[in-house]
Amino acid sequence: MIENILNKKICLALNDIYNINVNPDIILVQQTRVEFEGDYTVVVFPLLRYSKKNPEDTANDIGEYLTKNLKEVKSFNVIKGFLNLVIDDNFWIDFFNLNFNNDNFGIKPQEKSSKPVVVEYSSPNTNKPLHLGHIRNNLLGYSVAEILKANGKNVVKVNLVNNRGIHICKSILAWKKWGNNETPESTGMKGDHLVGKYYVLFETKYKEEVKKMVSEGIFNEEEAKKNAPLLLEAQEMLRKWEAKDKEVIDLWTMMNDWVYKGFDVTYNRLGIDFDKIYYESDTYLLGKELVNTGLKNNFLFQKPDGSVWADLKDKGLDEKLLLRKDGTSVYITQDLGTAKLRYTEYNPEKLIYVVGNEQNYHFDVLKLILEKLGENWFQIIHHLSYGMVELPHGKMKSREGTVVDADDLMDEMFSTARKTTEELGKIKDFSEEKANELYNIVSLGALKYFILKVDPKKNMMFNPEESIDFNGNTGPFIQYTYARIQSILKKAGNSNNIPDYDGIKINKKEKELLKLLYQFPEVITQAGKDYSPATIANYVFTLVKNYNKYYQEVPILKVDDNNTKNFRVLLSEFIANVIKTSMKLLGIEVPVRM
RNA sequence: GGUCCAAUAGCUCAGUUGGAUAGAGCAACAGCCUUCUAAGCUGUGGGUCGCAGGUUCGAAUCCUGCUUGGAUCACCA
Repeated sequence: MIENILNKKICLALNDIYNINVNPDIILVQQTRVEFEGDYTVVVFPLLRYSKKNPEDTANDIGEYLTKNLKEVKSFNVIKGFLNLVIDDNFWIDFFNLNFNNDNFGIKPQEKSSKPVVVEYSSPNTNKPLHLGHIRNNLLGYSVAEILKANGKNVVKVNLVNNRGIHICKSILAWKKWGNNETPESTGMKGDHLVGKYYVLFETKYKEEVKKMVSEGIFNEEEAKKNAPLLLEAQEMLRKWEAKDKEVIDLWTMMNDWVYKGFDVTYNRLGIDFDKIYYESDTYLLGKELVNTGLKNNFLFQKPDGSVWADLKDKGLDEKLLLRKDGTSVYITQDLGTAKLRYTEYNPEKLIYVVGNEQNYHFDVLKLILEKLGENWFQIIHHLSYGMVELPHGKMKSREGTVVDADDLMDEMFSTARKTTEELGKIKDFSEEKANELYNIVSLGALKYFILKVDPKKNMMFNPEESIDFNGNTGPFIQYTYARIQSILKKAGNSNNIPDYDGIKINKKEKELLKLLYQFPEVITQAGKDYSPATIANYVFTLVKNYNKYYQEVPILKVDDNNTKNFRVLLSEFIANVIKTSMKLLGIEVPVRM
């Protein structure tokens, strides 16, 4: 990178001019702000204590040294304590020449024999359909996996489906009681929605029961909640499930299959996938052994009732239950087991969990317990903690029906895409099939970009009353720019010769574009370090915004000079390529026409 | 109550390890299609970067306190 070259040369300059050695870290080289002349800026304030001169003189000293000793630096200017360096156009043209043709520009080659990075995401419960919160999780997980791949990592995408437990029994019980043998086929409902319907029904009936019990005056609310017959029945069903009771297992298998099929449809439509799917029914017993060994080694302790605990008070946390007095395991016990399983299964470089920030405490505890158990690899665990999707009235709550359903949302986006496209009337020659494909690409582009452009760590707002925009800083805007370029390329034909670079003069806007393109590999690196699709999204938006200005103001095909025309066409193609790559990292497709 | 996170334009969000006059989009208003796709471009207005201190050449960014909002502190997952 040119920044590094400048940094090193400035070190040499300081040595030559002032006869001092400085830590390269204190030399700050950054992009020059657009309102000033220059490409890179050196902030000289930190260097004054070494130069023992005022900012202007110090900057001039270094500027002169660099123009003399570095062919890339053409000239410089000094404003206040800022040394603005102008890079020779040939540097940008060389960069263009070397990379415009590279379809994989910015993508690092896969590291050979590198340990895999395991990314867990999605991890749904099979008692209700996916909602907007899951969409954020899924999109983040998928995109982060793509970004890590682009950084040369060997990525394994896994999903741990939570298919057992009391909440699943609730759906099953409600269906058994009031379902009249409804099936996805008989009702035409998607399986996950059908099962979700019975989960909601259970909650409704359960609440009625509790209310009734309280009004009868025998129980207070808390007791009623624990003793409602429906709940007891569900708990009994869970015990039967654990005892492998055939009737329960059969029901469970059937209803889970409905849900899996429903999820597959949603996943497919969202364009996400997994290399491996774990089921909690297979993993929920893991971890017991780990805990028992820990107990034997006195890393853990047992209470008089026989329950097993980890004491985390020395870490500033509390005690944490790991095995109930009856020896059954809890959620975290299972997670300890699956973490260990993955560690031995993959020998990974990192274990990444895409899980909401509501579970921050859980992951802190998880790591501390693993450490306590002597599992020193615990440090490879990274909780990719993302913020909640909030609605104007607050958080989404399944039980209160304030969720934005994933399938519904995609349907709505699809209709909006169709409506907008029809109004614009640009694809009247498309077959219905091709048109639908486009609506799909555009609607998903809008949805995905809307979610991924926000910093994963932050909570985000979604207002169901306002449809997701198609103008401005949006997926369709970026897709549109790509399509525009494709149109230009089509009109330009295949006859573009490689331009004669000696004859090329790049204008200011072209230089800005080349500088942005130059940054792309670094952007991918940064996005990988931060696990942040938003970094990519913001970058590609800036690139596209700049290109649209260029497109508006600079003729590309309508220039007489063939050399200039070829250069502009190829520059456009280069940009389209980077748009496509960026969007791919976000899991978004780009259309040739729209 | 303890712990953690957040607070930037009317709304939704950017803002790299502290650097120049804090940026986009939406919404509002005013312009630009006989010219490469107007899902676009140009312009105008819009800010006590939650509040108060501190650190220093320099703070939206780091530290302390406070206010507000959220999460969490289950023998739920």
